[in-house]
Amino acid sequence: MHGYDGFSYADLAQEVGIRKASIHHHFPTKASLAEALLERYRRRFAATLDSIATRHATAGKRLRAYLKTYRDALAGGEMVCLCVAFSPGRDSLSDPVLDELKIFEEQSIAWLTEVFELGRTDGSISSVAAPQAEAAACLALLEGAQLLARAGKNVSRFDAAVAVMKSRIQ
Amino acid sequence: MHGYDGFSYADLAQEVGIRKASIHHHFPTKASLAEALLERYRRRFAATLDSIATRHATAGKRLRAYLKTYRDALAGGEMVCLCVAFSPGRDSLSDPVLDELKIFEEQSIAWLTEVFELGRTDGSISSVAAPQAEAAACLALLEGAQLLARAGKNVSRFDAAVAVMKSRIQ
DNA sequence: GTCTATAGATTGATAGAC
DNA sequence: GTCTATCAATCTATAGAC
Repeated sequence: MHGYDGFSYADLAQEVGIRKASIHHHFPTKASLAEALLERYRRRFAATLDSIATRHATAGKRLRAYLKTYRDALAGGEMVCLCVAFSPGRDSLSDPVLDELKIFEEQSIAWLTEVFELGRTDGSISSVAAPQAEAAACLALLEGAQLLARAGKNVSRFDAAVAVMKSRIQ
Repeated sequence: MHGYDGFSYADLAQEVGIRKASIHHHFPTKASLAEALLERYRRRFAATLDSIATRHATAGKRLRAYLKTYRDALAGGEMVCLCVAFSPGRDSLSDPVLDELKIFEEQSIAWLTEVFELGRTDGSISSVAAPQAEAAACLALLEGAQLLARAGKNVSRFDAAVAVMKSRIQ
């Protein structure tokens, strides 16, 4: 997986099994394709967060499941959060795509803020500072950990970076 | 600043003020250009780390200076650590370039590990877990924070993500 | 909705004059 | 060491047949 500048209609056409022109029929421009991709990704991710909150009662279990989502998405260091993949090539991105990125981040931080607030209450996460600050730090940590794992082609780099956060879960 | 796939000889030529062919004379291939760029960056960064360690005696002050380096490099959300810029386009990178990325990360983690070890001793950083784990987490946090600031075109996102880490410095 | 064919621009890279 | 000129490949995108 490359960034926005790193994939083409030709790549995609070969992967999907149809011609380039057929993809253009569904997504006239590359910007519209990226926007649709990010929107779908964001919606699916929101559904995942909902599911985690439903299945797990304590903040610790929710956070653990959240960490696992990022770790599983790595798939051996090959894949990353679309947010990680697209952010560096930001200057090539259209405004709607940038908006999608922004919404994704805000959604993540809002969800994590609730988790850390709950963690403070139920005591399932140790030494919680300001929940919103913890949320922003947690998102940055995970995206950075994916970046490290990907550059080093090694999932263990992700685990190393996340270990401290994990150890705070009771 | 784009990633590896996001800049061309043409872009560079216009910025530097000479023709594409002249750049090819100095750097025959794009891979050799990227390698030279990353190597210079890594060496300069190593010098910066040395300088920080020389100028500041306590771990807290060293960590604070380290955070400031990443924040200053953002320059309003426009620039990022080359490691952040290049990692997503990893599949386009040559082995020597990947090696440079790896060395950079190891260098950073080694330096940060010493800082957190010192912080445990001199008490200038609060609640230090295993120093190597703290180091990996700190590097991931900063790279992720740069990513967030860049996607949102807003340095305040970097500050928000780093706030908790900063508050641990006495 | 998918295809062939093609347009116009840009990519990394090379040849050879000065 | 820089230049003009050019290469083949690839890029996003479009036109039009089926």
